[in-house]
Amino acid sequence: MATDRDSVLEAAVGVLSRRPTAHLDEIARAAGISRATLHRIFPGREALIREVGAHSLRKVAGALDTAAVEEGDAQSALRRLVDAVVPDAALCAFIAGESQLYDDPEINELWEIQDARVRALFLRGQQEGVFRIELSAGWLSEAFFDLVAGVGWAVQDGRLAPRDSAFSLAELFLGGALRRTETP
Amino acid sequence: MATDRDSVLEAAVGVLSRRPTAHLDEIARAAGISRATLHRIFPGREALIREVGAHSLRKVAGALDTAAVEEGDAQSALRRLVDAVVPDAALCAFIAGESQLYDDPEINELWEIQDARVRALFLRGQQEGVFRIELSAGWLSEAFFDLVAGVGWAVQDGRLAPRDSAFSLAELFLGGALRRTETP
DNA sequence: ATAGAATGAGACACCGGTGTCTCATCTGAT
DNA sequence: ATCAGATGAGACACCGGTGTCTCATTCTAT
Repeated sequence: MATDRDSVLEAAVGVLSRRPTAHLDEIARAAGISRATLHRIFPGREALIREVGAHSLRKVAGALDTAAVEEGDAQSALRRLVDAVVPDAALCAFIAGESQLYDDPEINELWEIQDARVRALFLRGQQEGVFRIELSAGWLSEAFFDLVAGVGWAVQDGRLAPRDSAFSLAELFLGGALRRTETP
Repeated sequence: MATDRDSVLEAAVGVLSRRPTAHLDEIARAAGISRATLHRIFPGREALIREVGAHSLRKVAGALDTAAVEEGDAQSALRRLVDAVVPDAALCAFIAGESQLYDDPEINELWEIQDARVRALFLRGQQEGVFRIELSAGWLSEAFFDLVAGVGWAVQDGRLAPRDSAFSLAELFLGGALRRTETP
């Protein structure tokens, strides 16, 4: 049974990433607690959503830390980031699908920080000659998160095996869909 | 002023792709009509959402037809598909973000048909030796639509210039983020 | 075993959105 | 000019979700 905040938040992400309009009853049931207890932990729906967003962003920030994206060559850093972020792909799916969060300044700032770190990674990679310069760092960052969210949804719905997710994400994003006769 | 069904549907997509929980007032205002007229055209919110989904899927099907994805070599077919679908990227963003649509069997079937066509394209490309076989056709299809939706959001929010959208999408998806010393 | 705290189940009022109605106004055709 | 049809604005009841409360039950520490 999940009684502490973080466990409830994890359960809430699982439900909300699929259906952002899920009722509090459903979220409470998913967390294994009653609606009354859910209300005791979080003052209301708005607060819950906000905390779920903040919690998700903290975990994304943790993944960026774990991957040490600021260190080493850019390609290896991105591969580390993929491995670190894929287990929390559902969180990214939630953040991506939740536009109303962007009204909250605190959430917005947290997101901006993480996005800037990823953009910086791509910019560094472009300067190192690792990443293509025809595609803007902003677009690379956005597309990367789109694919991470896509992986989250696909795994949740059983369309992609968790075992394959990191490989599929990294290979498609880095190498593209086209087959190459020789690797650079 | 938008009085016919399709104009209203287009306006509704513009609002709903950003905020799926937008009120009918907002949708009506975006379409330039009153809430009363909106109700005269569509019996209710549920019917409106369903029609918006069907309308979006019809346009995606039209894009697949326009691109003639079943003809020619797979890479050219995909590039044609990108050009055809990018103008309606917002529609894909709406479909991607709307999970509750999947309860409707008619919508589900329509979607399944289009997804199957795209999967067949990737399968054909893999058999032709154009697309990589390490990535499943199902994942390629899913990732492609994820990126199309991402383009739709990015363009809507002004983070990506419409002029660059087709190029950015096709190049990243086909070629990946890595810079190559030689093209195949 | 017992007291205190925490939880679950249910009841209930409140609120915002929706669906429906009426009526005034506007448009277009004759 | 006149009439029929369509539209907009507003009012209003209904409904589902939310927020709050109470009370019985369960868990936990002493």
